[in-house]
Amino acid sequence: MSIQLYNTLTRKKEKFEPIEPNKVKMYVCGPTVYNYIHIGNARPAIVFDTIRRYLEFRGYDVQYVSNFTDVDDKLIKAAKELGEDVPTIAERFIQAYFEDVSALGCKKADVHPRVTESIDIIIEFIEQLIKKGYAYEVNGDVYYRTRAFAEYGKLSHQSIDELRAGARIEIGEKKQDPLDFALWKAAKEGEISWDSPWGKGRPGWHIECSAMARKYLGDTIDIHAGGQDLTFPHHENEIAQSEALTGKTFAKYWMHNGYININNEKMSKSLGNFVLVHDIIKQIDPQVLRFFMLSVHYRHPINYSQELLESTKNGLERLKTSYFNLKHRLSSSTNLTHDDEQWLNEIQEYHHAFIQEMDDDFNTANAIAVLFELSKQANLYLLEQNTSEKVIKAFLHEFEQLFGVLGIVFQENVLLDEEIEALIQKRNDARKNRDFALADQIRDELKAKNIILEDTPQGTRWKRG
RNA sequence: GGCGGCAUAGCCAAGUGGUAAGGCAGAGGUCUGCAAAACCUUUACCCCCGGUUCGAAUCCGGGUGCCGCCUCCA
Repeated sequence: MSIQLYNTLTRKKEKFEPIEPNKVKMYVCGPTVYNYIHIGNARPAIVFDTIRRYLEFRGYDVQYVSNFTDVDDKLIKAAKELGEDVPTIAERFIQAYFEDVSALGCKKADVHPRVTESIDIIIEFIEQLIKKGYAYEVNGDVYYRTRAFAEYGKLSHQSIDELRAGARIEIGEKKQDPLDFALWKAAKEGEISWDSPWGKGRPGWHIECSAMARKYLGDTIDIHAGGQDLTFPHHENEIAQSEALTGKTFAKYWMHNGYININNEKMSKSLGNFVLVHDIIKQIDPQVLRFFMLSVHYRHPINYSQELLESTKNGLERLKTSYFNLKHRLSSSTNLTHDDEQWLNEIQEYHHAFIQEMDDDFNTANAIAVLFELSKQANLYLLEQNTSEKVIKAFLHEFEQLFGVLGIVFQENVLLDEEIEALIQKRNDARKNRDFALADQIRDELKAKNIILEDTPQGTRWKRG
C-alpha cells in the first residue's frame, strides 16, 4: 500500500516516492502579511498541515517550510495608508498569522523564512541568473527572460504563445517581452529598499520562494504546494527561476488546493468579500472551521456559509460526544473479555480504512466518513451492559490518533467543578425521592449556565454546551 | 481566444465500469420519570440527448448551466 497524490505537473495521481527514503521536503507558499488572513488563506494552511501530519503518521520525517512575504507592493501601500513602516505592519500580521493558524490547529513549520531576512541569497540567485543569460537589467530593474527557459508553461500546461496572447502589455514597460517578469524592482523615492548590484531596490515576488526553498530544502524538493491560483504565474515562474539556475528538477510533486467561495463567488482580498479568520473564530469554534475545510476534498471548491458551518458543527459535536461517552465509561468498565477480540478487530478495520482513504490523494472527506462509522461502532459498544476497559481504551486510542492526524483535538472538560458536582448530587437525591420538580429545576438551572446533563445507566455526566 | 474544473437526495459531500459511502436537516420508533445522548427504520429516475458495453453516476460524442486560471490573489 502506498500513498497516491495528484501532481499538477502531470495532471495525474502518482505514487508518492520521496527523493530520500522516509524523508519529505515540503514547501508551502505562505501569506503576504499586510492584513489578517481570511479563510481562503486558512485553507492551504489547514490542508497542507493535515497532509504533513498524515505523512508523519505514515512514518515520514517531514521537513516543512513555509514563508512570509514581508515586503511587496501591497505592504508598501498598506504602510503608506496606515502611516507606519513596512516592518512594523509585517511583524504585526506575522504574529496574528501564528495566532490564527494555531487556533485552527496548524503546527508551526520547521522554518518560516521571511523575504527581508533572505535578501542576500535572493541577490545572489539573481546574479547567477543574469550570468547564465536568463535575466537582464534595465534601469535598476531586473527581469527574467522567459523565452530563454524552454519548458516555460509546463506546470500550467500552456504554450508560451498562448500565454503571450493573454499577457498584459503596459505602457512604458521596460520588459523585452510581455511574459518577462521582475526579479528585482528598483526602489521609488522613499520606499523600503536594499542595496544591490543594480542599485537600491527590493525583490520581485516570485524569486523569494525559489531562493528560500533552495536554501532550506535544497535544489530539489519533494512537495511544493499552495493555492490553485498560484499555479500561474507564481509557481510557473518559480520553476523557471530554479531550474534555469540549477538545471535540476525544482519540485517533484506540485499540489494545489481549491478555492473557497462565498455565494459561489471566489473570495479574495481584491473582491472585498472575504471573511477574516481573526473575526470568525470569535464566533465559532476554530476546530469546526478546520473540520469544515477537511470535509471536502482539498482540490475541490468549498462554498462557505454560516448554515454549512452550523451543520458541520453538529456533526463534529456527535463525534465529540461519542468520544466523551467513551471516556465516561472507562471507570465503570471491567476486565471482561468474552468478545473483546471481535471489537478490537473491528477497530483495526476502521484504522485501515482510514489509511486507505488518506492514501488516495488525502481524501479527508472519506476519511471523515470512516471516523463517523468508527464513532457509530463505539456508540453501539456503549450500548452493551458490560464493557471492557481494553476495548474502551482501544476506541479512545483510535479516536485520539486518527482525529489527531486531522488536527482535531477533543478538549477535556474543565476540571470537575465542585459546585456542579454538588448540584448534580442534589438532583440525583431528588430523583431518588421522586421529587422530579426539584430535579428538573436543578437541571434547568445548570442548563442556564450552559451545563448539559445526561443521565446514563452508569450515572449522570455533564458537559458544557 | 487558450487551459482547466464542476453539475449526485431538502442541504453538504464521497464515489472513475457491476447496479448509489458518510454527515446535517426532517419523519416515525426504542430507551428515559421527563429529557439528553444513543440505537433502529425512512427519503436519489446520479443536468439533458445520443453512443460504446452483458453492464455506466462512472468511458466516448454532442448539448445546457455554473465556476476558475490566463492580471495582484490561497
